[in-house]
Amino acid sequence: MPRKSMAKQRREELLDAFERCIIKYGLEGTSLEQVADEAQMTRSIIRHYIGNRDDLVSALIDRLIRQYAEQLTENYADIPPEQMVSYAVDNMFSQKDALSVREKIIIDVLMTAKERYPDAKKKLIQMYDAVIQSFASDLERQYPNATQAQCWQIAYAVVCISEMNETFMWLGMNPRYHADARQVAENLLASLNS
Amino acid sequence: MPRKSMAKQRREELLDAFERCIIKYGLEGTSLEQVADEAQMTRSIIRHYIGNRDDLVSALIDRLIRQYAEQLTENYADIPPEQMVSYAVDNMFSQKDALSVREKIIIDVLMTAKERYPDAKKKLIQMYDAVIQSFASDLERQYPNATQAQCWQIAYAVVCISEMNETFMWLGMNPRYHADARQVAENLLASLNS
DNA sequence: TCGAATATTGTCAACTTTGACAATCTATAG
DNA sequence: CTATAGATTGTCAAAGTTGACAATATTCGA
Repeated sequence: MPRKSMAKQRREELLDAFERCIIKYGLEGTSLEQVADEAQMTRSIIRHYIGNRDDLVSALIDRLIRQYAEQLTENYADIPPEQMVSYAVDNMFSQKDALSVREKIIIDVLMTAKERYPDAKKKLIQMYDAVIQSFASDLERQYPNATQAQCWQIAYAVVCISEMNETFMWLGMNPRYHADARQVAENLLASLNS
Repeated sequence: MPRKSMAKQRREELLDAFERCIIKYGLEGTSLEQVADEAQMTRSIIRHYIGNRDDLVSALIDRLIRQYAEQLTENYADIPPEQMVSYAVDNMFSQKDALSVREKIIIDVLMTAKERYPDAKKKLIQMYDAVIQSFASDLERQYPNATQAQCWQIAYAVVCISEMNETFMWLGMNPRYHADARQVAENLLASLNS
């Protein structure tokens, strides 16, 4: 007899709105009222479905980490092992859609906010460790001649290039750098053959 | 007959305090009162020596960009041309002092805040362009066999590795990655010889 | 000593943000 | 139709933040 729950959808919409607000006004610069406006709801809706300010930030962090983890595991599920590396590189250097870029920037925001959100700090470290480890394992599989140490080195470097490049592109730097970044990354991988 | 001006010193102290607050509370999460407390002054002092909130942020941005520019030009002045590359690499992968790290993180904060501070955005792009161009020129000089395009590619990639690595180290990721990053960067430079 | 420029402190009203709670509305199963 | 769980809206007081300005204190040179 109860009315059907809107909780899931409302929470998603609110977190989406929150992310857009963070880009516009900053993490601490965003008021609950602004989030509500952005989502075309009232502030009390936030209170009802999520809670107070801390709850909102926690929910955002959890969703963000979860999305990244899913992106890492689910998308890879159907890829044959020998194509994993090229698939990963494609993923790292594709021109991202607006939503993915926004997520990446929110990640950057959270990184610089590690003092205030030690929970986010821990989860971000875990996430990036997992990304690097996963990529390094792919490299080991694809380049049996290379040492494990070499694969980890290259994996870390390529992730650094990819992440910083994405931030630079978002900032508005010369787009020709994008091809440079990818080219160097692929050269680094090729160097594992010898 | 006037009293001697404290303006220069006060402004520096206030901006230092502002930077520390940004790390603790975030760019928009920092109140003028907190900055004043951190600097052990009163809020009216900020008003007197710098102005309102916007003035404070502008002053911070200007000083940050200026400091980076000076670090780039002045330090290089006494370096003989053939040592510029190794000096630059040392600089990029040295374990930074706390103050330099803080500046780098504030830069990250400003990057993610580009929508609110288009002025900062423009200056950051210029700054990074200058850094990459300068490094690429050093590479061209040191590696005459390499093409210009190769030098720019490598310069951009090494800057990406260095910047992202610094952020990762600050975040608290495994310190052993630091050596990996530097090693890959130096291998990339060495590849310009062939 | 005195005057002038500057430092420093204090106070005020307007505005914003937040948390809490009350009250009303509405869809759905029985 | 009706009861009920949940959706949605509204209102308040408390606390925090800011901009503006008044007022006082201090130093330096003449």
